[in-house]
Amino acid sequence: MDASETEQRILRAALTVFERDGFLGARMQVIADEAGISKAALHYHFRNKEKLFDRIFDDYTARIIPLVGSWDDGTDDWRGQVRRFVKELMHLFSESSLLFMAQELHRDPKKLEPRMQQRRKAPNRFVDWYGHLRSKGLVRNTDPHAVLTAMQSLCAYPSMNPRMLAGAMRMNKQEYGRFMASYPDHVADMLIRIMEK
Amino acid sequence: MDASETEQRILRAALTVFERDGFLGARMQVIADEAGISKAALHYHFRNKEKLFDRIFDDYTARIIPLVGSWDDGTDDWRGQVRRFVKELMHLFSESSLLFMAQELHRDPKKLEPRMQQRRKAPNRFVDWYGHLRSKGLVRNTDPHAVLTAMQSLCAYPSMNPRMLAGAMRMNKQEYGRFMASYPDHVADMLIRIMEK
DNA sequence: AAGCGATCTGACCAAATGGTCAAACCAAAT
DNA sequence: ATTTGGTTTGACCATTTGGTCAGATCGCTT
Repeated sequence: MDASETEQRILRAALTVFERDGFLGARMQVIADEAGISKAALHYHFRNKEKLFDRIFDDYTARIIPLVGSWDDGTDDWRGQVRRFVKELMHLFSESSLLFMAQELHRDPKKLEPRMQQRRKAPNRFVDWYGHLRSKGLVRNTDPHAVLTAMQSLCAYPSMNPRMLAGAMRMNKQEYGRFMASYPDHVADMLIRIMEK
Repeated sequence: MDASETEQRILRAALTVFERDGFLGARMQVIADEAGISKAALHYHFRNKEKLFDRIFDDYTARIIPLVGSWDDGTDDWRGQVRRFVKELMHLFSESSLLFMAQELHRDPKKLEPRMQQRRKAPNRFVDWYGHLRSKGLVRNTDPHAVLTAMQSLCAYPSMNPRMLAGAMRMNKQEYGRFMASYPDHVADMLIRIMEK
């Protein structure tokens, strides 16, 4: 079998299992089964569990990073940008939520924070962008960090904790799915209300 | 040693460890160490890991349930109620976040959903409350489920994923702590903006 | 077809894990 | 002082786990 194809199957399987069981709970045998190969073959491609997890972690962040930096100062249509951003981010989260990353970041911060701190020095695109809009008098004069936090919360949480949310709203899985289909529009509207003067 | 005191120490220790490592990752020996007793004594008080986890889970939900139902139709001061609710809920989450519950609900929905479905039949207090306000013309005419989802997201997420959030905002732990001290007020303000006409 | 390097596998191992148990400990009642 | 009941412990066990290894298999070149 082609090596890179096998790797892809492993990565898909590993994402599923890490997402469900976390790093400590994930079993190499389960990942191997899910990928349809032997445990030994799994260790051939990824020397150990940690290396495999790191790869999953990096691949995932690599998908998010370009998105969270995509704020354009060149246009005054900030509402359009908010709508686009929310739509894309929530689509990403609907495929694979942040849950396992949050869990692992909480369990072993030291291992993963170096990976995040590379970016510590770079400026935060959203904060700069908001400052720009504010200086042009387009948006409300408030702390952009609060807006950023709200944006991430609104986009990330529903996919991180769908069961509790569905339970709180007395929805079954189907009803919740239907609700979530229209929810990104709500989120964008709410964020616009939060930002506008 | 008093039995009930030992139990309390176990429960405190178990919450810490389950929160950090999840159900699968938690080690009975670690919980015993954290509680300052032997592993055998731990098993004497809680027959097995599942029974212990269930107790933690139930104790935690028992603290949340009364809060999320505390919406009072008797007054027109809905802004005050939002402020109080956000403050209390975020204080609870700052002590112990929803992360491990979300993780476990995701990993093994069948085990825990019966526990939640007891309440499936009861009406959702917030939705009713919002309908009341709407009929009195006090709040905006929008889907209360979206408002409820936003409220839970805004309150729960920052305590569930503080590291990533702090990283995104280029804050260290101290700066993030200071930010989070004032953030509940921001959340209340934003929710009020979302709800008002 | 013969050789070769990459890929895969079953069998295996040392360490860790949840859980058990007989024996020890301890405070209160007799 | 002795008994009694609840509580605690170290030693122990069966099973599971991440990881290794020698050899099999596959695909490609010569």
